[in-house]
Amino acid sequence: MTSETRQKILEAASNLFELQGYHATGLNQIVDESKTPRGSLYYYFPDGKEEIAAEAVTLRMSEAITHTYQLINQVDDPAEAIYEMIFKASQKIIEQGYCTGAPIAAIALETSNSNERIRQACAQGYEGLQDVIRAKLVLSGFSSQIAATLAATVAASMEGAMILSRTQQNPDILIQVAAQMRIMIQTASKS
Amino acid sequence: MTSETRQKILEAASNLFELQGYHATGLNQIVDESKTPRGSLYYYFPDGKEEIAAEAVTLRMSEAITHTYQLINQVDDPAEAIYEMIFKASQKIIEQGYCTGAPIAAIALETSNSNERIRQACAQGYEGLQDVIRAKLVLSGFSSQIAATLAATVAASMEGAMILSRTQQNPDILIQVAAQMRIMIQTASKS
DNA sequence: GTCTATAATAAGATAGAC
DNA sequence: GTCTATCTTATTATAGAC
Repeated sequence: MTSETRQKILEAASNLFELQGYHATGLNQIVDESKTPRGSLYYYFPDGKEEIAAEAVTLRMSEAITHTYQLINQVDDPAEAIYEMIFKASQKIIEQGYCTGAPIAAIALETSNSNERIRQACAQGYEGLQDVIRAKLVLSGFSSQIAATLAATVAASMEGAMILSRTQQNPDILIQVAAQMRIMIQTASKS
Repeated sequence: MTSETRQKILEAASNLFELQGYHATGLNQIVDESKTPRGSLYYYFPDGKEEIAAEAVTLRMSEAITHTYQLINQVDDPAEAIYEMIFKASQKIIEQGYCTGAPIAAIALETSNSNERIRQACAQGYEGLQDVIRAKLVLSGFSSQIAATLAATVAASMEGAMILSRTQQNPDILIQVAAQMRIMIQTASKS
Protein backbone atom coordinates (compact mmCIF):
# COMPACT_ATOMS: atom_id res chain seq x y z
CA MET A 1 0.00 0.00 0.00
CA THR A 2 3.07 2.23 0.04
CA SER A 3 2.01 4.20 -3.00
CA GLU A 4 4.87 5.68 -4.95
CA THR A 5 2.89 8.76 -5.86
CA ARG A 6 2.12 9.42 -2.23
CA GLN A 7 5.77 9.09 -1.32
CA LYS A 8 6.88 11.44 -4.09
CA ILE A 9 4.45 14.09 -2.89
CA LEU A 10 5.75 13.86 0.65
CA GLU A 11 9.37 14.09 -0.43
CA ALA A 12 8.81 17.09 -2.68
CA ALA A 13 6.71 18.77 -0.01
CA SER A 14 9.23 18.28 2.76
CA ASN A 15 12.00 19.69 0.57
CA LEU A 16 9.94 22.76 -0.29
CA PHE A 17 8.94 23.28 3.33
CA GLU A 18 12.58 23.22 4.33
CA LEU A 19 13.56 25.73 1.66
CA GLN A 20 10.63 28.12 1.93
CA GLY A 21 8.50 27.29 4.92
CA TYR A 22 4.86 26.27 5.10
CA HIS A 23 2.85 29.24 3.89
CA ALA A 24 5.13 30.10 0.99
CA THR A 25 4.77 26.62 -0.43
CA GLY A 26 1.72 26.11 -2.63
CA LEU A 27 0.03 22.88 -3.53
CA ASN A 28 0.63 23.58 -7.21
CA GLN A 29 4.34 23.83 -6.55
CA ILE A 30 4.27 20.52 -4.68
CA VAL A 31 2.51 18.83 -7.61
CA ASP A 32 4.96 20.34 -10.13
CA GLU A 33 8.06 19.51 -8.13
CA SER A 34 6.96 15.97 -7.30
CA LYS A 35 6.03 15.22 -10.92
CA THR A 36 2.91 13.44 -9.79
CA PRO A 37 -0.55 13.60 -11.32
CA ARG A 38 -2.46 16.75 -10.37
CA GLY A 39 -5.54 14.77 -9.54
CA SER A 40 -3.81 12.57 -6.98
CA LEU A 41 -3.11 15.11 -4.28
CA TYR A 42 -6.50 15.18 -2.64
CA TYR A 43 -6.93 11.48 -3.29
CA TYR A 44 -3.96 10.60 -1.10
CA PHE A 45 -4.36 13.53 1.27
CA PRO A 46 -8.08 14.25 1.78
CA ASP A 47 -7.25 16.87 4.43
CA GLY A 48 -5.15 18.80 1.96
CA LYS A 49 -2.14 20.86 2.90
CA GLU A 50 -2.46 20.28 6.63
CA GLU A 51 -2.26 16.53 6.19
CA ILE A 52 0.66 16.76 3.77
CA ALA A 53 2.59 18.94 6.19
CA ALA A 54 1.96 16.75 9.22
CA GLU A 55 3.05 13.65 7.31
CA ALA A 56 6.01 15.40 5.71
CA VAL A 57 7.24 16.49 9.14
CA THR A 58 6.87 12.99 10.52
CA LEU A 59 8.66 11.47 7.55
CA ARG A 60 11.50 13.97 7.62
CA MET A 61 12.08 13.63 11.34
CA SER A 62 11.95 9.83 11.31
CA GLU A 63 14.63 9.91 8.63
CA ALA A 64 16.65 12.38 10.72
CA ILE A 65 16.29 10.19 13.80
CA THR A 66 17.43 7.07 11.96
CA HIS A 67 20.33 8.93 10.41
CA THR A 68 21.36 10.42 13.74
CA TYR A 69 21.13 7.05 15.44
CA GLN A 70 23.47 5.45 12.91
CA LEU A 71 25.89 8.36 12.90
CA ILE A 72 26.12 8.76 16.65
CA ASN A 73 26.71 5.07 17.29
CA GLN A 74 29.52 4.73 14.79
CA VAL A 75 31.89 6.30 17.31
CA ASP A 76 32.18 5.00 20.85
CA ASP A 77 33.20 8.16 22.69
CA PRO A 78 30.08 10.32 23.06
CA ALA A 79 31.93 13.65 22.93
CA GLU A 80 33.60 12.66 19.70
CA ALA A 81 30.41 11.19 18.25
CA ILE A 82 28.43 14.36 18.88
CA TYR A 83 31.25 16.55 17.62
CA GLU A 84 31.31 14.66 14.35
CA MET A 85 27.55 14.73 14.01
CA ILE A 86 27.44 18.53 14.23
CA PHE A 87 30.56 19.02 12.15
CA LYS A 88 29.08 16.88 9.39
CA ALA A 89 25.97 19.04 9.47
CA SER A 90 28.17 22.07 8.87
CA GLN A 91 29.77 20.41 5.87
CA LYS A 92 26.40 19.49 4.44
CA ILE A 93 25.11 23.03 4.78
CA ILE A 94 28.17 24.33 2.92
CA GLU A 95 27.69 21.81 0.12
CA GLN A 96 24.08 22.83 -0.26
CA GLY A 97 24.91 26.51 -0.46
CA TYR A 98 23.26 27.52 2.83
CA CYS A 99 19.74 26.96 1.53
CA THR A 100 18.91 24.03 3.81
CA GLY A 101 19.29 23.13 7.49
CA ALA A 102 16.71 22.89 10.28
CA PRO A 103 14.23 21.01 8.07
CA ILE A 104 11.15 21.55 10.19
CA ALA A 105 11.98 24.70 12.14
CA ALA A 106 10.14 27.07 9.80
CA ILE A 107 7.04 24.92 9.73
CA ALA A 108 7.15 24.51 13.51
CA LEU A 109 7.27 28.25 14.10
CA GLU A 110 4.71 29.07 11.43
CA THR A 111 2.11 26.64 12.70
CA SER A 112 2.72 26.43 16.45
CA ASN A 113 -0.11 28.91 17.10
CA SER A 114 -2.45 28.02 14.29
CA ASN A 115 -2.43 24.28 13.62
CA GLU A 116 -2.37 21.81 16.46
CA ARG A 117 -1.95 18.74 14.26
CA ILE A 118 1.21 20.03 12.60
CA ARG A 119 2.58 21.40 15.85
CA GLN A 120 2.27 18.01 17.49
CA ALA A 121 4.02 16.31 14.59
CA CYS A 122 6.90 18.75 15.03
CA ALA A 123 6.98 18.31 18.80
CA GLN A 124 7.13 14.53 18.46
CA GLY A 125 9.94 14.78 15.93
CA TYR A 126 12.00 17.00 18.19
CA GLU A 127 11.38 14.68 21.12
CA GLY A 128 12.53 11.63 19.17
CA LEU A 129 15.73 13.35 18.14
CA GLN A 130 16.53 14.27 21.72
CA ASP A 131 15.85 10.72 22.82
CA VAL A 132 18.49 9.32 20.47
CA ILE A 133 21.12 11.69 21.84
CA ARG A 134 20.10 11.05 25.41
CA ALA A 135 20.23 7.27 24.93
CA LYS A 136 23.78 7.53 23.62
CA LEU A 137 24.82 9.52 26.69
CA VAL A 138 23.14 7.12 29.10
CA LEU A 139 24.87 4.23 27.37
CA SER A 140 28.15 6.10 27.87
CA GLY A 141 27.64 6.17 31.62
CA PHE A 142 25.96 9.50 32.27
CA SER A 143 23.18 9.59 34.82
CA SER A 144 19.70 9.85 33.40
CA GLN A 145 19.26 13.42 34.55
CA ILE A 146 22.60 14.71 33.30
CA ALA A 147 22.13 12.91 30.01
CA ALA A 148 18.77 14.63 29.57
CA THR A 149 20.22 18.08 30.18
CA LEU A 150 23.19 17.47 27.88
CA ALA A 151 20.95 16.05 25.17
CA ALA A 152 18.62 19.03 25.39
CA THR A 153 21.58 21.36 25.02
CA VAL A 154 23.01 19.46 22.07
CA ALA A 155 19.66 19.35 20.28
CA ALA A 156 18.90 23.01 20.95
CA SER A 157 22.34 24.34 20.07
CA MET A 158 22.45 22.34 16.87
CA GLU A 159 19.02 23.57 15.81
CA GLY A 160 19.89 27.16 16.63
CA ALA A 161 23.30 26.94 14.97
CA MET A 162 21.77 25.63 11.76
CA ILE A 163 19.41 28.59 11.64
CA LEU A 164 22.18 31.09 12.35
CA SER A 165 24.61 29.50 9.89
CA ARG A 166 21.98 29.43 7.20
CA THR A 167 20.90 33.01 7.81
CA GLN A 168 24.47 34.32 7.93
CA GLN A 169 25.55 32.06 5.07
CA ASN A 170 28.52 31.09 7.13
CA PRO A 171 29.34 27.70 8.70
CA ASP A 172 31.39 29.18 11.57
CA ILE A 173 28.71 29.02 14.24
CA LEU A 174 27.95 25.40 13.50
CA ILE A 175 31.65 24.56 13.64
CA GLN A 176 32.12 26.49 16.88
CA VAL A 177 29.12 24.78 18.43
CA ALA A 178 30.46 21.39 17.37
CA ALA A 179 33.77 22.11 19.11
CA GLN A 180 32.09 23.47 22.22
CA MET A 181 29.71 20.52 22.54
CA ARG A 182 32.73 18.21 22.46
CA ILE A 183 34.36 20.10 25.32
CA MET A 184 31.09 20.28 27.22
CA ILE A 185 30.56 16.53 27.14
CA GLN A 186 34.21 15.76 27.85
CA THR A 187 34.18 17.91 30.98
CA ALA A 188 30.68 16.99 32.20
CA SER A 189 30.46 15.03 35.41
CA LYS A 190 28.73 11.70 34.94
CA SER A 191 26.52 11.88 37.98
CA MET B 1 10.81 62.46 11.62
CA THR B 2 9.88 59.65 14.00
CA SER B 3 6.33 59.25 12.77
CA GLU B 4 4.03 57.62 15.25
CA THR B 5 2.05 55.87 12.54
CA ARG B 6 5.21 54.40 11.11
CA GLN B 7 6.26 53.14 14.52
CA LYS B 8 2.87 51.59 15.20
CA ILE B 9 3.02 49.70 11.91
CA LEU B 10 6.45 48.30 12.71
CA GLU B 11 5.44 47.21 16.17
CA ALA B 12 2.28 45.47 15.02
CA ALA B 13 4.14 43.86 12.13
CA SER B 14 6.97 42.53 14.27
CA ASN B 15 4.49 41.03 16.73
CA LEU B 16 2.57 39.32 13.94
CA PHE B 17 5.74 38.05 12.30
CA GLU B 18 6.80 36.51 15.60
CA LEU B 19 3.45 34.80 16.11
CA GLN B 20 2.77 33.64 12.56
CA GLY B 21 5.82 34.16 10.40
CA TYR B 22 6.26 36.25 7.29
CA HIS B 23 4.03 34.72 4.64
CA ALA B 24 1.07 34.11 6.92
CA THR B 25 0.95 37.76 7.91
CA GLY B 26 -0.99 39.96 5.51
CA LEU B 27 -0.75 43.69 5.04
CA ASN B 28 -4.42 44.06 5.93
CA GLN B 29 -3.80 42.34 9.23
CA ILE B 30 -0.91 44.67 9.95
CA VAL B 31 -3.11 47.70 9.25
CA ASP B 32 -5.92 46.35 11.42
CA GLU B 33 -3.69 45.36 14.32
CA SER B 34 -1.71 48.60 14.30
CA LYS B 35 -4.85 50.74 14.16
CA THR B 36 -3.25 53.01 11.61
CA PRO B 37 -4.83 54.53 8.50
CA ARG B 38 -5.04 52.12 5.60
CA GLY B 39 -3.64 54.66 3.19
CA SER B 40 -0.46 55.20 5.18
CA LEU B 41 1.18 51.84 4.68
CA TYR B 42 2.66 52.42 1.24
CA TYR B 43 3.34 56.06 2.09
CA TYR B 44 5.72 55.10 4.88
CA PHE B 45 6.93 51.89 3.25
CA PRO B 46 7.10 52.39 -0.53
CA ASP B 47 8.66 48.95 -0.98
CA GLY B 48 5.71 47.33 0.74
CA LYS B 49 5.92 44.17 2.78
CA GLU B 50 9.60 43.59 2.12
CA GLU B 51 10.52 46.96 3.57
CA ILE B 52 8.24 46.52 6.57
CA ALA B 53 9.78 43.15 7.34
CA ALA B 54 13.37 44.34 7.00
CA GLU B 55 12.70 47.29 9.29
CA ALA B 56 10.68 45.24 11.74
CA VAL B 57 13.52 42.76 12.06
CA THR B 58 16.04 45.54 12.61
CA LEU B 59 13.82 47.20 15.20
CA ARG B 60 13.10 43.99 17.06
CA MET B 61 16.72 42.90 17.18
CA SER B 62 18.03 46.30 18.26
CA GLU B 63 15.54 46.14 21.14
CA ALA B 64 16.68 42.60 21.94
CA ILE B 65 20.32 43.68 21.85
CA THR B 66 19.72 46.62 24.18
CA HIS B 67 17.70 44.46 26.53
CA THR B 68 20.33 41.73 26.54
CA TYR B 69 23.10 44.24 27.14
CA GLN B 70 21.36 45.65 30.20
CA LEU B 71 20.39 42.24 31.55
CA ILE B 72 23.77 40.62 31.10
CA ASN B 73 25.67 43.45 32.70
CA GLN B 74 23.54 43.57 35.83
CA VAL B 75 25.41 40.57 37.17
CA ASP B 76 29.19 40.49 37.33
CA ASP B 77 29.83 36.77 37.02
CA PRO B 78 29.34 35.83 33.36
CA ALA B 79 28.12 32.28 34.06
CA GLU B 80 25.48 33.61 36.41
CA ALA B 81 24.53 36.48 34.10
CA ILE B 82 23.96 34.18 31.14
CA TYR B 83 22.10 31.66 33.28
CA GLU B 84 19.69 34.34 34.41
CA MET B 85 19.24 35.69 30.91
CA ILE B 86 18.13 32.31 29.58
CA PHE B 87 16.10 31.46 32.64
CA LYS B 88 14.21 34.74 32.33
CA ALA B 89 13.45 33.89 28.73
CA SER B 90 11.90 30.63 29.92
CA GLN B 91 9.69 32.49 32.38
CA LYS B 92 8.57 34.93 29.72
CA ILE B 93 7.64 32.15 27.35
CA ILE B 94 5.52 30.52 30.07
CA GLU B 95 3.76 33.81 30.82
CA GLN B 96 2.94 34.27 27.18
CA GLY B 97 1.49 30.80 26.82
CA TYR B 98 4.18 29.46 24.47
CA CYS B 99 3.06 31.59 21.55
CA THR B 100 6.19 33.74 21.36
CA GLY B 101 9.97 33.24 21.47
CA ALA B 102 12.58 33.45 18.72
CA PRO B 103 11.11 36.69 17.32
CA ILE B 104 12.84 36.60 13.95
CA ALA B 105 13.58 32.92 13.44
CA ALA B 106 10.52 32.22 11.30
CA ILE B 107 11.11 35.21 9.08
CA ALA B 108 14.81 34.34 8.78
CA LEU B 109 14.05 30.81 7.61
CA GLU B 110 11.18 31.84 5.35
CA THR B 111 13.17 34.48 3.50
CA SER B 112 16.77 33.23 3.58
CA ASN B 113 16.44 31.83 0.06
CA SER B 114 14.06 34.35 -1.45
CA ASN B 115 14.73 37.83 -0.14
CA GLU B 116 18.26 39.07 0.29
CA ARG B 117 17.30 42.32 1.97
CA ILE B 118 15.38 40.64 4.76
CA ARG B 119 17.97 37.90 5.14
CA GLN B 120 20.69 40.48 5.68
CA ALA B 121 18.62 42.30 8.28
CA CYS B 122 18.24 39.00 10.15
CA ALA B 123 21.94 38.17 9.81
CA GLN B 124 22.94 41.55 11.21
CA GLY B 125 20.57 41.18 14.12
CA TYR B 126 21.95 37.77 15.04
CA GLU B 127 25.47 39.09 14.76
CA GLY B 128 24.77 42.01 17.07
CA LEU B 129 23.28 39.72 19.67
CA GLN B 130 26.34 37.48 19.61
CA ASP B 131 28.58 40.51 19.94
CA VAL B 132 26.94 41.57 23.19
CA ILE B 133 27.47 38.13 24.71
CA ARG B 134 31.02 37.91 23.42
CA ALA B 135 31.89 41.34 24.82
CA LYS B 136 30.66 40.31 28.25
CA LEU B 137 32.87 37.22 28.16
CA VAL B 138 35.93 39.13 26.98
CA LEU B 139 35.37 41.64 29.77
CA SER B 140 35.26 38.70 32.17
CA GLY B 141 38.73 37.61 31.12
CA PHE B 142 38.14 35.06 28.39
CA SER B 143 40.42 35.13 25.39
CA SER B 144 38.91 36.57 22.26
CA GLN B 145 38.73 33.20 20.55
CA ILE B 146 37.20 31.30 23.45
CA ALA B 147 34.72 34.11 24.07
CA ALA B 148 33.62 33.89 20.44
CA THR B 149 33.04 30.15 20.63
CA LEU B 150 31.18 30.39 23.92
CA ALA B 151 29.06 33.29 22.67
CA ALA B 152 28.17 31.40 19.51
CA THR B 153 27.10 28.43 21.62
CA VAL B 154 25.02 30.54 23.99
CA ALA B 155 23.28 32.38 21.13
CA ALA B 156 22.61 29.20 19.16
CA SER B 157 21.43 27.11 22.10
CA MET B 158 19.12 29.86 23.31
CA GLU B 159 17.60 30.29 19.85
CA GLY B 160 17.14 26.56 19.42
CA ALA B 161 15.76 26.10 22.91
CA MET B 162 13.16 28.81 22.37
CA ILE B 163 11.96 27.06 19.23
CA LEU B 164 11.84 23.67 20.93
CA SER B 165 10.14 24.98 24.07
CA ARG B 166 7.57 26.83 22.02
CA THR B 167 6.88 23.85 19.78
CA GLN B 168 6.63 21.43 22.68
CA GLN B 169 4.77 23.94 24.83
CA ASN B 170 7.12 23.11 27.65
CA PRO B 171 9.79 25.31 29.26
CA ASP B 172 12.02 22.39 30.27
CA ILE B 173 14.52 22.60 27.43
CA LEU B 174 15.05 26.31 27.97
CA ILE B 175 15.60 25.71 31.69
CA GLN B 176 17.97 22.81 31.04
CA VAL B 177 19.94 24.87 28.55
CA ALA B 178 20.17 27.73 31.05
CA ALA B 179 21.63 25.40 33.66
CA GLN B 180 24.02 23.80 31.20
CA MET B 181 25.29 27.13 29.86
CA ARG B 182 26.11 28.14 33.42
CA ILE B 183 28.17 25.00 33.94
CA MET B 184 29.80 25.38 30.54
CA ILE B 185 31.02 28.89 31.25
CA GLN B 186 32.05 28.08 34.81
CA THR B 187 34.24 25.21 33.64
CA ALA B 188 35.60 26.84 30.47
CA SER B 189 39.29 27.63 30.40
CA LYS B 190 39.96 31.32 29.92
CA SER B 191 42.70 30.93 27.32
C1' DG C 1 -6.68 6.90 -9.70
C1' DT C 2 -6.51 10.72 -12.34
C1' DC C 3 -8.36 14.55 -15.12
C1' DT C 4 -9.90 19.52 -16.00
C1' DA C 5 -12.44 23.29 -14.77
C1' DT C 6 -13.77 26.30 -11.54
C1' DA C 7 -15.41 28.09 -7.21
C1' DA C 8 -14.28 31.06 -3.44
C1' DT C 9 -11.18 33.73 -1.30
C1' DA C 10 -7.23 36.47 -0.22
C1' DA C 11 -2.99 38.12 -1.27
C1' DG C 12 0.35 42.38 -2.62
C1' DA C 13 0.40 46.37 -5.10
C1' DT C 14 -1.09 50.68 -7.74
C1' DA C 15 -3.91 54.77 -9.37
C1' DG C 16 -6.00 58.81 -8.70
C1' DA C 17 -8.94 61.66 -5.74
C1' DC C 18 -8.87 64.67 -1.85
C1' DG D 1 -1.04 61.98 4.63
C1' DT D 2 -4.83 59.43 3.84
C1' DC D 3 -8.76 57.46 1.13
C1' DT D 4 -11.19 54.04 -1.84
C1' DA D 5 -11.36 51.30 -5.70
C1' DT D 6 -9.25 48.13 -8.45
C1' DC D 7 -5.74 45.25 -10.94
C1' DT D 8 -3.34 41.10 -11.05
C1' DT D 9 -2.22 37.09 -9.37
C1' DA D 10 -1.90 33.77 -6.19
C1' DT D 11 -4.01 30.54 -2.98
C1' DT D 12 -6.87 26.08 -1.12
C1' DA D 13 -10.43 23.32 -2.21
C1' DT D 14 -14.29 21.00 -4.73
C1' DA D 15 -17.24 19.06 -8.56
C1' DG D 16 -17.97 15.96 -11.93
C1' DA D 17 -16.11 13.44 -15.98
C1' DC D 18 -13.49 9.43 -17.33
